[in-house]
Amino acid sequence: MNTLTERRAAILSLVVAEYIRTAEPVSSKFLADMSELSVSPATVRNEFALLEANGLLTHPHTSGGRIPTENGYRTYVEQLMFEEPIVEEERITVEHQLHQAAGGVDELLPLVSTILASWVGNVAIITRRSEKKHELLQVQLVDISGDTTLLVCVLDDGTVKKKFLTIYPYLNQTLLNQHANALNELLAGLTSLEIRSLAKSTTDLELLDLISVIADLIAEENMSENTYLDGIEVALQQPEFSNQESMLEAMGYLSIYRLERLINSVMMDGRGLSTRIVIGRDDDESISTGWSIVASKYGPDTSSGVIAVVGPTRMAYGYVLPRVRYLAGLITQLNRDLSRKNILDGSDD
Amino acid sequence: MNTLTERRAAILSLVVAEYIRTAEPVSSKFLADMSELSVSPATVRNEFALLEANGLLTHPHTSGGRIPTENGYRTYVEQLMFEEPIVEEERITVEHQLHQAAGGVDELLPLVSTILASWVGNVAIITRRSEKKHELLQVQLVDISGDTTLLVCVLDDGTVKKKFLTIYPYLNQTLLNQHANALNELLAGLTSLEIRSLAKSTTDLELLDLISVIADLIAEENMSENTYLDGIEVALQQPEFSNQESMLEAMGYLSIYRLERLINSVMMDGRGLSTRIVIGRDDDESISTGWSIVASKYGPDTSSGVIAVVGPTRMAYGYVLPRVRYLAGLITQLNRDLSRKNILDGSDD
DNA sequence: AATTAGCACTCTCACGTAGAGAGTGCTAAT
DNA sequence: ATTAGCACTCTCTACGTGAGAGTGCTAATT
Repeated sequence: MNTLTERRAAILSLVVAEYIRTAEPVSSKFLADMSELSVSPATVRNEFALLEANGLLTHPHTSGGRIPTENGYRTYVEQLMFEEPIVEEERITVEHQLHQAAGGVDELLPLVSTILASWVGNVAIITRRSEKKHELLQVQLVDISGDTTLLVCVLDDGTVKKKFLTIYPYLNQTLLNQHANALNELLAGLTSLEIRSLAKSTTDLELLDLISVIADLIAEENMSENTYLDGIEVALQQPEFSNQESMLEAMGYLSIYRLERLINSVMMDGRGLSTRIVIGRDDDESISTGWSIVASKYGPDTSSGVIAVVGPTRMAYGYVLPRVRYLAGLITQLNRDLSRKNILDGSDD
Repeated sequence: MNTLTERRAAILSLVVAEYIRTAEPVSSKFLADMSELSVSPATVRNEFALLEANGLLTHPHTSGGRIPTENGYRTYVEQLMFEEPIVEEERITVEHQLHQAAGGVDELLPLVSTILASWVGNVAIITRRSEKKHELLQVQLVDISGDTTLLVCVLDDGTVKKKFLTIYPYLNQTLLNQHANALNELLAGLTSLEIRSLAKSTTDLELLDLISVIADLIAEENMSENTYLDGIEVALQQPEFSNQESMLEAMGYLSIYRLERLINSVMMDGRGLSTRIVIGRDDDESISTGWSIVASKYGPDTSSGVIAVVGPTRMAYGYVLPRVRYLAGLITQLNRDLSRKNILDGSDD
């Protein structure tokens, strides 16, 4: 196995960058003509051959120029890539957009995903795990009809969860209010874990069922309800999806349910990295050949999740990565601001 | 202008049905070979020529068989079409699916749209207008953080609406509960219209702002929140969308926001018909050439809306129409059942 | 008068061929 | 170590060709 000399690295880097830009295989002549390398096409070809022997480049057919292999992309990302810094204009865009929406995270995250998707021209997805850590603020029981009661839970991040119940014997609204008051006194300010443990030691048999239901409801990861996806249309304009087959396949692949599981498993696999780039079918079996993910965790623990970009392996990693990281930091900051308010609460203003 | 003789009508009908089935132009020889018409291809060709002169058929190129024009489809639908009856198996499917989900309409309608889409292989969409008629069951005010309060309204169909508020001066949860109780006594059981008129005559200045906000919130048509769409993927498999361009164009056209406005305007334009089929760019400007809609109103007034199928003009109208009508009736029935429960309320069980 | 056989005509589609263009790998010269 | 030179491969396009399908028209038939 040959070493990656400086020139070889430069050539690899140029091939990857150019292929990402144009989606066309890169020829030796093209690279030789670029001012940065003052060598002839033949020399470039020799280097091509070595890079190909190392499994970093390949060519789809004999006379078509080179394209990176998945390993080529990985080497590029790990060692060679230039990260395109975020410009002032982009920061301003974000500020403007986010100042439009007041309120909880669940109104901000869709905006962020839309911004990211429009920046990178690929699918952007944000998952949120409000599980366990979130406190219950208030419970409400509402009589909908003779045998249907609606349970409404408001959490401290402003999300509302509801569930239809059938309660026997029938309780009218006055009785329901009494129950709700009792529940609120018992449970307000607790997390689902705390509620569950409280359920074990509770003596009030009448409320026991309800308490368990509430604990479950709060803990419940409503698949895709806390996940925001955008950019499918723009992603499908990539030349990778130029026929009906590949496009339909991509649409299937880009379903919110799949992606949600996918990026959660990518980030939560215990490596502890805050940012990951997964290119093609790496060691992770859940990612398909030809697809890449740039993902970053955001925090803090009280309201954490993953923000990610999903697209073909021919992705502008140097452009995507800083933006994913930037928005992850931004969401973290927003969350911190929100919970700080909660802490200061009555003492301020 | 020639009259539409019986044979001519039969030929038109066969061409439309066959083209819908295969998406291939239909030739004179094909029709002549069918047992139903015992005539030669030449005769069929003569009839073709007349139908074409009447603007009911056309041919994409000289030697490619005939396809229906938009007017051809319209004549077919209005006069000739055979409506494929719903079979027992389909009824059973619906029952099974709907028995899975208990609870409000907002859990049933997505299921219905999925069923319809899978039946017809096109986009199915259901809109719901819960506006005005719906009663407020309960209001809740929850202190989220120092300067943010969450307003939660539960309506009599089990839907929950929420809105972040900033209330000055700051009210703690105890005070908020008092306000909420006052509001509930005032507003429970009222519609948004009634609340709005009450707001005008109210003397309690402190609650006045809140009452208006609640009226607005209930009346608010949360675009696409009450609209359920399914079947985009299966619709895009139609041969009409066999290249990237047409597919992306179709995806843009099939956005939930556009379709929502589209089918509402199609049904609510005052013709009073409970079911409409709009084929191509008819007199209605909002529909694109090449697209058709089969739409039906459902009721009753308390929770009405439109269920529709959207797809290319080459649509199996005879199959789609009865199914749209059937499901519209079904939803109406479900709504009636739900509101009957509400009326009987405590008196039963 | 309606229908049909016959036939020339048109258009699409699949296929093969040819040539241009692009890019490579290898060898020999620098 | 680099490069010029050159034969080779592969793609892409254009072109031509022939088969096949379907039509429109005319004249014959019923």
